[in-house]
Amino acid sequence: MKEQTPFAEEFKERIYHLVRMIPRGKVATYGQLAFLAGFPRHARMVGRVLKETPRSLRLPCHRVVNASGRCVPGWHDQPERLRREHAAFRPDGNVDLKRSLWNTYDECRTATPETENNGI
DNA sequence: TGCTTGACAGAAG
DNA sequence: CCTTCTGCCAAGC
Repeated sequence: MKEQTPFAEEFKERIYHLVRMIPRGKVATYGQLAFLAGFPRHARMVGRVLKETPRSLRLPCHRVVNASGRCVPGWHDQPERLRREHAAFRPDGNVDLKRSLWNTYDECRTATPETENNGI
């Protein structure tokens, strides 16, 4: 059992909680999660936490990509999982953040007819 | 105690 | 689109 600093303990729990909230077919960025967790400058720590997340927790961590929409280098199952839940991809293989980024802003307000026109 | 490492972000060229 | 650079900061050595 590895000792955890108070920071790591608190930060981890917050990140786990947030990742569990990402809707199917949507993705969040490391910086976004860091911001929502209350540590806007800890984007890199988010990556560290997720990398060491036990599979047993069954977190949908495949829904976390970098600010460019790029998936984790080497984790070839991630893009497949995202496609399976209908996340939008761009020709270059990155997630289309314009359409699939988890929007934590609009979710806090009543639907606006203005933005009802689906893309494309 | 200090230097190196990242599943990062963002700007610049 | 890519590369390079700076800023970031806990963890590891």
